Amino acid sequence: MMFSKACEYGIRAAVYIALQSLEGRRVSVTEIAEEIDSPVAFTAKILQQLNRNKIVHSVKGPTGGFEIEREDMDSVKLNMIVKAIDGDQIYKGCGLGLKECNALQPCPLHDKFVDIRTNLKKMLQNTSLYELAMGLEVGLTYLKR
Amino acid sequence: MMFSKACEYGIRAAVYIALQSLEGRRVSVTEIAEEIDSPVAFTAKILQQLNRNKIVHSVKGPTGGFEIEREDMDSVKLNMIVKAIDGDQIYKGCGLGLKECNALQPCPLHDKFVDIRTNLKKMLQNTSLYELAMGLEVGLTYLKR
DNA sequence: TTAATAAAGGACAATTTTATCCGATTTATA
DNA sequence: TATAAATCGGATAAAATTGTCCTTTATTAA
Ligand code: FES
Ligand code: FES
Repeated sequence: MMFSKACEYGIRAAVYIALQSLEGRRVSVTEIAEEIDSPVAFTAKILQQLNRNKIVHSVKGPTGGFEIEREDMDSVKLNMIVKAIDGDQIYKGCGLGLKECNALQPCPLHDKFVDIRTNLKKMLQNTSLYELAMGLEVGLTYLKR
Repeated sequence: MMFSKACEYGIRAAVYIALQSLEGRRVSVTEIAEEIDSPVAFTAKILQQLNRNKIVHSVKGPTGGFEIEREDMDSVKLNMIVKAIDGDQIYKGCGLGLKECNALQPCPLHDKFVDIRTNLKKMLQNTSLYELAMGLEVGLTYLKR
């Protein structure tokens, strides 16, 4: 609804990698896809994007896999992942589909829409991977059902 | 981003029809598509859905077209249009793509996501077509650029 | 009653998003 | 050094969304 499927997988994958990195484990795409219940090859593509954007770190070869440095778990916020995968339509897009959102020639929904989008933006900017991984670790939240 | 293209066209079309109905004018798909800058045939399909859902009223034949009764402009809220076109994923969907949003087995983003979605929901439930049409009439807002 | 006008609806086409497959590359270890 | 394990990256396929075309149906007005 709000994010593309690719973006949803990307966030779930990043949170899972963060959680495992906290335990000092590097994880493979196969394991990630298994644990977040996503298509393996598609997930691999998304992880490539996240790697290029320095959101996760990948290591090739045996004992390789994906990991996230402890300090990156704090500095990487959700908005970076969304931006890396879905681009900045979430920032620039008009709620009613006009070419771009523009306060000088606003669509009828502009004011109310901007209001909500601002909240969403703030939430994404303030939510770190670490924060999300913690809920998982404590067993309060789930990445699949 | 938030709504499908079909939904965006649907809302724009409904607002335009409302505005014209206020002037006592019935409008054709051709005119609507022209005025909201949307593909004609696709817009026609969407208007059929809105008609079936009693959100707009259609009349066939010469002098026919689409219209919205004055009282419906007040009672029809945006959430009805969104529901008619995009279904209720906006209500039931999980932000991270789990089968459904479920507070008993929440995804890591659940609390923050529900918060924002609730605001969106309220906004859609409280916004009437009349309200949106007024901004247009006064010349403060635009349906195309 | 006929001609013209407008929406309804079905079939089809194009585009975008989601998903798969497979060979190339990197790297640890036996 | 050979082998195997893992990501990378390109090509392709499937599915969903967006968009078009054309025939049918209803209705008005001459
Ligand atoms: S112009 Fe439509 S949301 Fe800003
Ligand atoms: S479970 Fe994910 S948003 Fe509620």
